[in-house]
Order: sequence, then C-alpha cells, then structure tokens
Amino acid sequence: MRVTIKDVAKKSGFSITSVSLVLNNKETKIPESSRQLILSTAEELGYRPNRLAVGLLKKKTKLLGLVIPDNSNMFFSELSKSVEIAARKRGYSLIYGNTSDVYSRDYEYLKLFVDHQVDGIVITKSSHLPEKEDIRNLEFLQKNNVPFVVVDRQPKGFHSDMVTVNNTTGGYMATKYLIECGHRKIGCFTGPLGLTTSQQRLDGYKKALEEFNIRYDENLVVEGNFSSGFEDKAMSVFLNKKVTAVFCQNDIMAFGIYRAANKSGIKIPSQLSVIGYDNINLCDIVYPGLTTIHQPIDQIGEESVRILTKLIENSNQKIEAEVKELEPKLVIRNSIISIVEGE
Amino acid sequence: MRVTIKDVAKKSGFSITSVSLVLNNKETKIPESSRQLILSTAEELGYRPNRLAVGLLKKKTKLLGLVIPDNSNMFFSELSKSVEIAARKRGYSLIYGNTSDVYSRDYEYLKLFVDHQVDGIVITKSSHLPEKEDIRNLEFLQKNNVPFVVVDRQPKGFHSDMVTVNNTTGGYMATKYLIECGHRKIGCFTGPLGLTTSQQRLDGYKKALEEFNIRYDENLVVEGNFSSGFEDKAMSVFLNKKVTAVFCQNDIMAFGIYRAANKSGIKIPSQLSVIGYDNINLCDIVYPGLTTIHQPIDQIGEESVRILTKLIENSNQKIEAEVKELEPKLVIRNSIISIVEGE
DNA sequence: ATAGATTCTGTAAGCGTTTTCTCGGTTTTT
DNA sequence: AAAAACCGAGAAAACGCTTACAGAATCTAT
Repeated sequence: MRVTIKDVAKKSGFSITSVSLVLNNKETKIPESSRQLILSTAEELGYRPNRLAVGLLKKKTKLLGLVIPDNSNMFFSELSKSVEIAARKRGYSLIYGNTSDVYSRDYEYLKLFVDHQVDGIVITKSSHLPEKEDIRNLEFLQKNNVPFVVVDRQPKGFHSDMVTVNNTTGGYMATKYLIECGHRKIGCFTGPLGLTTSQQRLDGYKKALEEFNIRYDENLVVEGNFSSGFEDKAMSVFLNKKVTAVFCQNDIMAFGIYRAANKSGIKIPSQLSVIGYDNINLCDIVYPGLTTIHQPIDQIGEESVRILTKLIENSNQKIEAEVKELEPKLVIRNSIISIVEGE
Repeated sequence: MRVTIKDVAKKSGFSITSVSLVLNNKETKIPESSRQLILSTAEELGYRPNRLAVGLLKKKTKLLGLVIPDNSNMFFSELSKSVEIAARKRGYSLIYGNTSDVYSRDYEYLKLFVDHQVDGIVITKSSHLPEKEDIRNLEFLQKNNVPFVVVDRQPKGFHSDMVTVNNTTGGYMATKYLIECGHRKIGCFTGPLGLTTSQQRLDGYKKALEEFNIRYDENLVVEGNFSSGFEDKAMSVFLNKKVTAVFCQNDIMAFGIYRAANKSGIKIPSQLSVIGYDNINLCDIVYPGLTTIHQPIDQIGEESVRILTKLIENSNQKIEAEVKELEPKLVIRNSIISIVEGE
C-alpha cells in the first residue's frame, strides 16, 4: 500500500496534525527537533501527499484540461507542447483530450474534465462543431464554474476569454507579399470554411486584393481541410486558371501543393510561387524552404495559460473577459519568385 | 457550487444511499417509481459524480499517465494520439507529460502521476536518461505499486512489460532493400547512439551489409539527433565518401538530407537514394515521396494500453512481464533509384 | 394474532487530507 | 502559592462518495 500521512505520524510518534502542519510549512510552534524528526521520517518513508484527498478538501487539483482537435496536425502538437510548458511553469499539469476532430467529443471531454475537477480548461474546438453545440459546451463550463480560455478558433455567438492570432492580418500579409512580388493571379487554398480561422484568412486575402485593385475571383478559391487530400483537386483548378502563386492557409496544405506540383512537373518557385501559414518546423526542412506566415505558438500557449491561471486565482471576482490577439509575422524563405513588373 | 449527490438526495427526497445505488445501477430492491424519480432529478440537476471522491474511495481513477520526450516530434505526437485513442476506448483518460527531452523531468512526471493516483503509466524515456536514473525511475513505480508499460526505448538493466518495434529488423530491411537496388556504398545517419533504438537500427544495418559481404565502414556512419541540425555535416561526409544511398534512422532526418541535397544541387533519387524510418504522414507529402520503414504507431498505442489495462485489472496476481515486439514494414515510394548491377 | 419473510430505505464508517479548535502542561507573573 | 500567559500537540470535522449493515414497514403463513 502507499505511504500515507498516517504512516508518517505513527512512525515518527506524532499526530497526523503535526505532520501535516510541518509538511506544509505552516507557521506553528512545533519545536525544531520535532520538525526535523517528522521531516526525516517522511523522507525516509518516501511519503507524498495524495492529491485526490487534497483536491477533495481544497477544491483545487492543479490540473488543467486541454481539448484539441488533432494532435497529429503539427500546429496542434506544437500548441499542446507550448501549453504544457506554460502550465508546468506555473505548477499545473495537463489532462489531455484529443478529439480527432470528432466534434461530439468536445463535449465528452469537457464533462470528463469537470468530473475530474480540473481547475481550468484550454479549448480549441473541433472543425465542424455546430454553433449550437459550441454554445452549449461553453455554457456547460460556465454553469459548472470552471474557468476556460478559448484558443485559436473563435466561438460564434459567445463572448469569453480568448487567445487568437489575427488571421485577417495574416491572410492580408501573405497576399500582399505575393502581390508585391508581382503576382496578380493568386489562388487561395483554404481550410474548412466553417471555421472563423479560415474565413478570416480569406478576408485578409480579399482585403489585399482590393487594396491593389485586383478583382476577387471566387473561382481561384479552393476549400481544403487543413490536412492532405485535396491538393490534386486544388492543383488542377490552379493550373486551369493559370495562377502564378498560391496562398495556402496552412503549411501542410502547402506541402501538398509541393507534391502535386512535382507530380505535374511544375517547378516551385520558378513556375508557381507558394506561401503557407503556421511556420511549423518542417518549413525549414523541405525544399525549397517554405515562405509562410508565422504563428507565435509559444506565445499562444503562454498567454492562454496566463489568462487561465489569472481566472483561476481570481475566481471570486468577475473580471471582464480578456481577448488577446497576437500578431502573425511573415517569414521569407525560397518558395516565392518575384516576377518582372508589367509582364 | 457544483451539484453533489447530496443535492440530488435532498431534491428527490431519498437518502444519499438510495441515490448512489440507483445511479450506479447496483442490484437493489428499489422500486421502479423511486428509481425513475431519482434518475430524473439527477438528470435535471445535471449531477455528475466527483471523480476525486470516487477515486479516493475506490482507489481507481481511470486516469493513465503518459510520459513522452517530445510532442513536437511527429513520431511522438502520433504516438500520443494513438495511446489516447486506445485509452479512451477502454474508459481511461490521459494525463500527459512532455519532457522536452530534459531527462530530469521523467522522474518529475512519474512522481506527479503517482501523486494523482493514476491507475497506470505509459512511458517513453528521454533520449539522454542515464541508466542509473532509468532504473531508479522504474523502481520508484514498482515500489508504489503503479503498473507501467515501457514503450519504444528499452531500459537497460531492467526487465518490465514493454512494447517495441523490432528495430534491428527495421534497420536490416532498409539496408537490404538499398543493397538489392544495387547500392554498395551506403551511408547511415543515426539517432542518438545512447538509445537502444538507434543502436539496434545500426545493428540491422551492419547485419545486412555482412549478409551481402560488404565491409562495414564506420566512416559512413554519422550520428544525428532524430531531429534537424546535423544534416549538413552528414551530407558533407556522405558526399566526401561518395555514397550512393543513405539510410536515415528517422524521417525527419531524411527530410534534412533532402534539403541538404537540394542545397548542394544533388538530385534525389537520381544522384542520391534516401530511405527513412517511421513513415510519418509527411512522407507522402514531400517530393519525391520518401521510401521508409513503417512503424505501426496505432498498434504500439493499442498494445501498450492493452497490456497496461491488463496489468491494472489483474493487479492482485503477479504475471510474467509481457514484451510485445511489433514488426516494421518497408514502404516503397520514390526516393530510391535502382542502379545497374555491376556498374 | 404472531412470528417470519420480504421489501424498501437509511445510518454510518471510511478513503487521505487540511484546519480549526481545544486542552493539558509549563513557565511566568504577582 | 495562586493566577495568568504561553506553548506544543492532538481531536475532530469536513470534502463527496460507496457500501456493509441495520432497521422499519409491509406482507405471508401458521
């Protein structure tokens, strides 16, 4: 059986109270000699407090729940990592729910986390979560008094603490850069259009076109899924429409375009310029290096946990919901070619 | 405040006992009418049992701990996902510890998990964990009576339940395939040589060479880190030695070779053949598609959790440690060229 | 009618902690 | 020498739940 505080008490000859007091460094008038004895027998027995018991009593578990759509998508696996790092820095650990983008699991995991009495939750919803369920989920958390922070994908019709990267700006920066490189016919390979993320990046794309007086042509927009599988279809559309550059709404889809291009004997960047989104580790490793929009993943994790722990530690007072919007950044590598002005 | 069983009891007019009995579907002679009333008020109040309380009492938390070295390495992020899927299938959730390959955190997380009274632990140790600490860690778990399964990287000097993929076979298959394609001067780009994983893959490489009477030349072996950073150094060695093919001990390093090759104007596969290891999603997406050794990640997760839950459910009886060795598989894509026999 | 069997429901202990309160024993003060 | 002050340490309640056990109420059989 595991060593309990009772064992330490018995062995050291003190009461449970005294042991607890000493072990928790409470200010108390227990003489140094007793103190040392207790400390050393606890050490000797390898005593570690049972967190369930402590949690039950104190109503704090130092556990955070993390819900993400897909840990095999590098953006999210890097995000998990950054959340984990930020959490451990503050003494919290993570229970982790990967929904595999099956949206009913969002709710399942939230319930589970609540049952485990997590102190707070970081959530990025599934791609196809219906608005109604989204609201139901978050209301469930509110009703149960569990602080939470929504990350990356914004809920519709619900205002809460949130950390995002400005996707409109990101889409705008990517497109503008392509235009400045002389491109006029620019394809857009989007994520699921039900997500604010995709929609906003598309908005940025449109905004940049408009600014440079380029007509927006919806036939140059192909919807993808932030993963692979649609690149061939997209490629055939782009070739057909003779685009000279493509804005891919994430890096994985950009790699898909790399492959499709190679298959069709199209050279990147000389015949087709490509820009991605996310700046995952691999961008540096592929050839040609992928020019992309950097998302500050470490900051996202850090900010989410910062806000969440703030919420937890001030759970008595109602604070105005904090929305942290981070800025994306253009990272230039070698997947884009500048074409001569006027031709 | 959260709804407790007491609230349900009060509201429905029954005792706590009756409510618990009904809610847990215990066989009992509570009449259907009372039963229904209890069920409906529980539902109405949105009652969910507090897992801390249940765990404290039953000494079962339905929580599994997962320790992995680096979630930003795709092999491990896919592994986390597969472990998670296997766990949820059996009603367990995951507390998740990413050590970022800082080996002191292996122990930290194990302690934490024990404190949280997890029912069992799945562990893949950090790359540079000294043997002594490795043993200390696993003995700690034994002493605390926490079942565990070691995955992928084997501990030295400790026998326990384990799931691995046969790395020797994998290295052998990769090398043999290159030889059969006519290659004779084959470079080997390894992982950290302190890991059994790397060592065994190297053994397989040697074994294949030997089988075909090719002299093993240690100058063709370059140690990497399973990540990026050493590819340029490796490439210069390989070019210098005029190898025609490279066996990379994981896919990420193979992608590194892709890049280094491109930088030096070397074409893959026509001028240099490359084989990887792991078969992560990206292999299909890069160009040319990477021929590689497939590791059955889903099976690894499934087997680990299967063994672990078996251990948990039979924790009374001592069972012989189960070592499950899975088989790797060659996946042929387009990164290897066959060279004419004799020239 | 009364004992015995059968249904139903409640009491209470216990899981491992923390923390408030109380109390016995010293020492100090007058 | 008696009262006051102080020090050190333990008893007990509480957190939310499960479950063995006891008990009340109803019904059956003699």
